[in-house]
Amino acid sequence: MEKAYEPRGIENRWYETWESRGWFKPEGTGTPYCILLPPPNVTGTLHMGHAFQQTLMDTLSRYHRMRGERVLWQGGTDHAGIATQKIVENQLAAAGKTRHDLGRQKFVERVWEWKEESGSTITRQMRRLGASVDWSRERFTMDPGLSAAVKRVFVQWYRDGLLYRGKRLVHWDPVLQTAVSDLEVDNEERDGSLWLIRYPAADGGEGLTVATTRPETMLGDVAVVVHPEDERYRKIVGKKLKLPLSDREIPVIADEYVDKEFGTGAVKITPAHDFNDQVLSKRHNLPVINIFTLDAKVNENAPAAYRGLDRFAARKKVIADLEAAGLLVETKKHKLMVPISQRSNAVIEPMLTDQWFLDLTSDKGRKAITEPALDAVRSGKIKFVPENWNTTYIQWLENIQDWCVSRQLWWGHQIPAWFDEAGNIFVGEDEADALKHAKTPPVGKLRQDEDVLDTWFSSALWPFSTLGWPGDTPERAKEWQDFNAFLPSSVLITGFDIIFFWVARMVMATQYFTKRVPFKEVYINAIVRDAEGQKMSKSKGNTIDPLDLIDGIELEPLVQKSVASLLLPKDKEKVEKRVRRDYPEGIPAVGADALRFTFAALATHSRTINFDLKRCEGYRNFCNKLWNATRFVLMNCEDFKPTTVRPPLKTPVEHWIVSKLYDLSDELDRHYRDYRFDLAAQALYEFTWNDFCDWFVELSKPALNGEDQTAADSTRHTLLYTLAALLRALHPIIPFITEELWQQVAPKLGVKGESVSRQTYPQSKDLIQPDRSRNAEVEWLCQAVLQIRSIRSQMGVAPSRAVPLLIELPAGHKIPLTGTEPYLKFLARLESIRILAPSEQPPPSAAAVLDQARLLIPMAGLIDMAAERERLAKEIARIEGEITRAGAKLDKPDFVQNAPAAVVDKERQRVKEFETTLQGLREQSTRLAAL
RNA sequence: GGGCGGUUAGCUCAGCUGGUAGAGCACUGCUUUCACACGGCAGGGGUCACAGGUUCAAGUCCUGUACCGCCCACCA
Repeated sequence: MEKAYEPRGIENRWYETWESRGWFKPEGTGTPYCILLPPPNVTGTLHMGHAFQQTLMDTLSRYHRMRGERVLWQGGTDHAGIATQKIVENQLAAAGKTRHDLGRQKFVERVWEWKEESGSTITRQMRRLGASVDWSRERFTMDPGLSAAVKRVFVQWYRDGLLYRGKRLVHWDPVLQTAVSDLEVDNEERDGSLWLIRYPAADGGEGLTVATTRPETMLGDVAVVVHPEDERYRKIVGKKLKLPLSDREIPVIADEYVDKEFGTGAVKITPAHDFNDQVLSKRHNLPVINIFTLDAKVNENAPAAYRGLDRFAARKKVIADLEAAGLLVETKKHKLMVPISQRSNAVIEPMLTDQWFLDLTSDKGRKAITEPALDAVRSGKIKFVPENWNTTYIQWLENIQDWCVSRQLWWGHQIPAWFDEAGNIFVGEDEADALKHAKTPPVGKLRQDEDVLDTWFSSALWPFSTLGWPGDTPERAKEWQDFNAFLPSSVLITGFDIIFFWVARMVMATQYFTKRVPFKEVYINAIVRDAEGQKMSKSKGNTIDPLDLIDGIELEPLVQKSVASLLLPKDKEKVEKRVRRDYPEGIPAVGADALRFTFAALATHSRTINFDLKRCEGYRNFCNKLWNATRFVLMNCEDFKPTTVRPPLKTPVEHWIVSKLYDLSDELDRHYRDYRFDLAAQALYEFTWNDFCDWFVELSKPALNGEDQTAADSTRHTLLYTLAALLRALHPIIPFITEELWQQVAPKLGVKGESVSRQTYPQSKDLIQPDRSRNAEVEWLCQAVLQIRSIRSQMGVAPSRAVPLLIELPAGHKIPLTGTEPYLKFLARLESIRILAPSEQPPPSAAAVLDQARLLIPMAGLIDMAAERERLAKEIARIEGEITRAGAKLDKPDFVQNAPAAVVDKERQRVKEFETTLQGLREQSTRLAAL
């Protein structure tokens, strides 16, 4: 074995073995366990969020597989409508073309080409991470099977009266020229103005003044509304105003919607371009005047002077014209929230367009879809982890709007609806099916709806469409055989940002079509931030490519890479500076295992985790520690051939480590059940480093090198046994290194098997049942070692220098460990150990008190008397403090009366032990003082 | 405006059903003794944001305050 752990060499070879032998496929007859991979964008690349999330999923998959369950980790990719279409459009733009130059068919072909070209990038990266997805069942949301499911669902919902087409105000992205859902809009605070504009009365009177942040929309105004109890406007309600710049008259109406205190208390109403105004216009039966084209230019409904102007140019002209007309009363600075399209950063324009909606708000829609989705969580059929996400989910559903599912894109599932020349709608899985269900024959030729479905429409079906639903074609029937086993899936691991986009919609669709919940638990993982808690973003230069952590990268290539992926050239300098500051040496190759262990260790139930390279390096060191511990064990077992897997356990130390292992396995079970990856990782870390390496390996050395061959062999045996179990316990988190090491350890122990991944996970029922009767002896030994080391260190005794130890015991007492000498001598670096005869006077010594025993290191030129006095005094003061505190507690009658007897006893016991120690220390102090 | 988090050692975080604070990193000293210097040993460092309350006992439960953060909805 190499002296140092080198991840590069070992990681590549194992993944291929695992995958090619089909070990990621569901196997056996155990309890089904299923995890759905949130399908990443097909053309995407792996980022830290993916890597984190997938590490947790993989850890769970491997853990449950090793427990003998029938595990399916269902993987695949999403066609990601807008995102993917945009990438290809950008490619075209670089060649000076638009998608319209190609035409729909050619363009979609082009997107498919890009999908084929780049679609395997992320799945390849997932393999580097070790993700044990069953790739033989990989799905893509535009696969024939999944597309068939999409059609089936659309048609069914339509025929059940839940999908409708309507001309409604939607969030319109004028750049991408598509509707987007309310979830795809961010509100951004921007500096703007509040313009106060006078609308004269139609009869020539003064009229009134309205306040608006969007003066250009006045071209589409249909009324001005004031509060019914607003004294200022009482007289003018019901009268007409002359709408400036347009040759129209509009009424003044009253509605309680208006806030009297804001602005002028008079609001202009533009129902075609404002959600609130639309509600009002409906309430008051006002007309609707759309004044914008789909690319947000003023259309022919507006006065000729403004036609063709972009909405922002129109704003300028409107303001200028108002000013010229003397109607602009005032311009105030005003902060306002501007709706921004997440996809294009364009300002969203509310626009009246024909779209498809899923009914979630009528009595029918509520009953059929929304209420069951609420009930699934309220009743506990679906549990969020951490559970406070229940509230988020429930509140969103309680205030949900109908879902606009149509998008004016080319890439995606084209809507299975046809229009005849009279505008009648025919819905079906294909044209023939649509006609078959038609109530009236079509007028003229049929034309399929050009729009596609929101990406999340197909994602919503993921839990059952990937399992072959509806299973009514030969291929699908074959896929569907696992439907019963794997739906509902066991757990969904995903980010909070897609609870609404995806989680809720999966619950809706899955329950509607399968009468089952899609998953039993939803673990909401934290968001990965940088070490300083900043959100990772390319323009800040604080992103890390998980692959760069696995493989390492030099500074210069890292700088190049960070700068190359920037969208805005102006960020270049800033990003370069930051990268050079954060990674002056580049990024060291820590390997996939260390990265995974880091993610597991960071996975607390908090909302964000800060990824720190330092921490990652720490876990790389941990892997190295494990590597070298294994080297030690193997080096010491070269000629050892056990005949059984289980060791005979000859020494107390062996019993001790086996009992620690047993406890560890229980603890791990609990942590995995609770999704406490951090605590599982910590327990494993502590066992490996502290219990196994620092104590057991060290304590094994005297036995291995001792005379007693039985004890030596037993120790070898226990080293192998414990290590093999530890490797199994670690495997779900760090699969590569554990596989590499297990391959060498298992044969030594006589364990058969091709892979650690196919061994059982250490569970207490399968482990050696611990005999704890002698653990106290080992604890005593460890305490003695610690005490002596502390004296040595504080007294400045050179580590290389062996010192004698004298043990002073009250008459009739013994050291609570048989055959202690070799251990103590080795671990505390002692030259000799002697127990003083009952009446023997010890020489001047530095001392520690351990139970009844006094551990004495004779001074004789080694130790400075003054320093020892000081050390003793400090220790005495500390223990006196403890006794005072505990004593005060015990003196309170309330405590003794009210606290449980066990707590009181424990406190008394503590005081007793402190007093024994204190007495010993004081005596020792007196002795020194007398010298 | 509604909702949800957070505030514990210099930094990042654990601390389960209340019993008197822990880890990693960083820091200090010693140490290249034959698994590992990606190491070993020893150490320093916290009135657990603040104020009340419940209790024999409160980082731990309750109420309130302050600050930080996130989500949703928003006044034209």
